[in-house]
Amino acid sequence: MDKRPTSRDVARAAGVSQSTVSIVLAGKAEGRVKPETRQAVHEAARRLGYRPNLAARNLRLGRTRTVLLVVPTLTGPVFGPIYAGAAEVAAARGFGLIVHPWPDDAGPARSQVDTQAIEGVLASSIVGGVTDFGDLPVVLMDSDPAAPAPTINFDVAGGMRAIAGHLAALGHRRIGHLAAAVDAWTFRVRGEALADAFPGALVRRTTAIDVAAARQAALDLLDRPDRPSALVCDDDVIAAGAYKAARALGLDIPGDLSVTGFDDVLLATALEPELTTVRLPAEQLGAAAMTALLEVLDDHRPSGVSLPGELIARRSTAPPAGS
Amino acid sequence: MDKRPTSRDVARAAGVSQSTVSIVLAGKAEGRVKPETRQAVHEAARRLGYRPNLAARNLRLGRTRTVLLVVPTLTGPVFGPIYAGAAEVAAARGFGLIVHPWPDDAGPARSQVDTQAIEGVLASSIVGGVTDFGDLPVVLMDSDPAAPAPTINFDVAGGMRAIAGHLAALGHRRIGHLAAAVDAWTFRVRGEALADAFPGALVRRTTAIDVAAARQAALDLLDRPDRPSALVCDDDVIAAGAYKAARALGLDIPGDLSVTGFDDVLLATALEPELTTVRLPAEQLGAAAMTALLEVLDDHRPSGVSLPGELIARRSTAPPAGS
DNA sequence: AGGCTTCCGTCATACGTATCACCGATCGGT
DNA sequence: ACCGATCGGTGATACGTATGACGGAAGCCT
Repeated sequence: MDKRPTSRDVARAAGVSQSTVSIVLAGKAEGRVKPETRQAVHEAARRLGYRPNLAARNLRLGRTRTVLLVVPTLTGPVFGPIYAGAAEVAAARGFGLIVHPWPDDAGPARSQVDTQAIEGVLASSIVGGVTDFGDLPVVLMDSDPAAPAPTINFDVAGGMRAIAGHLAALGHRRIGHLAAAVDAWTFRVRGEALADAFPGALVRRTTAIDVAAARQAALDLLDRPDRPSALVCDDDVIAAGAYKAARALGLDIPGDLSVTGFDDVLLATALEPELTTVRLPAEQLGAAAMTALLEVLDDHRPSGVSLPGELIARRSTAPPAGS
Repeated sequence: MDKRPTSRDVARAAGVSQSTVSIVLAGKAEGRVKPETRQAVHEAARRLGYRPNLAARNLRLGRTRTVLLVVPTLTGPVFGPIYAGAAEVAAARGFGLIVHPWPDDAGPARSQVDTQAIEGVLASSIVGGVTDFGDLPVVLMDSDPAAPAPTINFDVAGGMRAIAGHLAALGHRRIGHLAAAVDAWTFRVRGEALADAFPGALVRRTTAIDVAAARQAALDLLDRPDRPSALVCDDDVIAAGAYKAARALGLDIPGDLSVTGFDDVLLATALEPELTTVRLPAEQLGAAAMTALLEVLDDHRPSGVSLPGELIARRSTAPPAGS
């Protein structure tokens, strides 16, 4: 690991001063440096394989042009597209984007945040309320809009209304709602959106977002004389649990029971029958959030955004048995 | 965004010199600074909310103590645990860990790599062969051991042998192998491990790792008079495709056909019946890889490692029909 | 008492970059 | 021919930190 060349080495090689190298490579040479000199600098830099030292640049400028994307865990189907959307917007503005998983304890990321290595934070699905990033600008994604920071959200309510409309159009009158065990805000919003179309929905909240817990909750909703003809699940994973419960009770999907999910993850098409669900524009979410954060960094105040999802009707929904 | 305090501000507040602050906060004050002075420095730093400037430190030290974890995409079930394992080892040695998705084009990450903001790279499942990280130390995970860098791998061959043994013990004699469309090395290793127990296995390679492609390939293997009694799939997602094919042909799992997966992702327990598969020690993989990388940074040469997986027998495998 | 340690800290400096303040030379205008 | 402006660069400096060289004061030994 030999030392990498500095701008001074480039300067020597090109026969100019270090200042000139800096100016030329920053693209600020317009009208201040002769074209042939510019050429010589570029040539020397290329020949030596010069790369600016980021630490020195950051120190000098007092800024890093880097944003941190905080996700609760790397393993989640939406984070890839969110990253892609955010990274594209960031790159277009000359910003870098770093990803950092932020588990509950909130420990590891502190070093990055505390040391001013970043200028802002994009936080996704932070339900635990760990939103203390010092005084750094923050934009929240998929979080309670009542939070003291701009929020960019999926239009969850709209998605639920789309599902409700779909089921109502098929003729369903009595439904069950398998709610995910997340924050109170999401729970309320989803419930209210559903209540508009189905005032008397049966509701069960799972103890966790996993198949086994969802199966148990679904059994509770289905194993009764007045069971609903459709089950609205807050999440595709929860829908998988509902499938298991239906099979255990000998109920056919969609013959005896319609089931809907949310998110349209891989699972949705792996299940049999394939799941009717709502696809969320994760990439747009990332892009919108990054745009908002850059606004904040420019001292503007961004407006909250809510991005509509798209109903994907598959084979897990059908008219109820009696119709 | 007011200016953050520097070590000089702390020094002024504590009535000492900046050097002393640096020494004390670095923990190198043993025997060189009076305990009460140390106390005063810590107190002042705490009161002012001092955080060292990472850029300045990196510039001064010429190193960043930061490692980059490169993943092909954020969305993948193993990357969370891999990160967790690597991060823990890194933290114990005072290193930071940054995650960077590295899509095929290899563009965005270059800035991080080129500017010496990192000291080494941990690359996971880089099948595309994009292993050009300049002259930075690299450790590869889940990659061809023939690569010109240390590799830390799952013991894929061992996992396949475990599956083969499981099926052989159940009495299966004729099996099919649904191979994933990945690199040639993986394809060969898996095939060979299987061939030891089942010399005449039927093999189909899917065109992509997705449910629809796997379903098609599985149909090809199953829709024949001499169809195998068990289907070994290189991946849980592929197994989901096999489930669909079996259902389309009216075959019961595991009555008419046993199916196995690989990876033990969420999908494995969401399917019905639950999938027999191999669980991989992703967290250990991350830890082992980070350990190896730190060895390289210390100018040692780490030995390649191969981590065994664990057979998880569930309901998708049973003795063949005729036995 | 004088010299040698040990203790407790300070001074000065360098890391590599970007930028502000200059400055010599050339050139156009009158 | 002289002045001001424009061109094409250079010199010096500061960002905040870590550290090697240095040094005053006090204690110990002979």
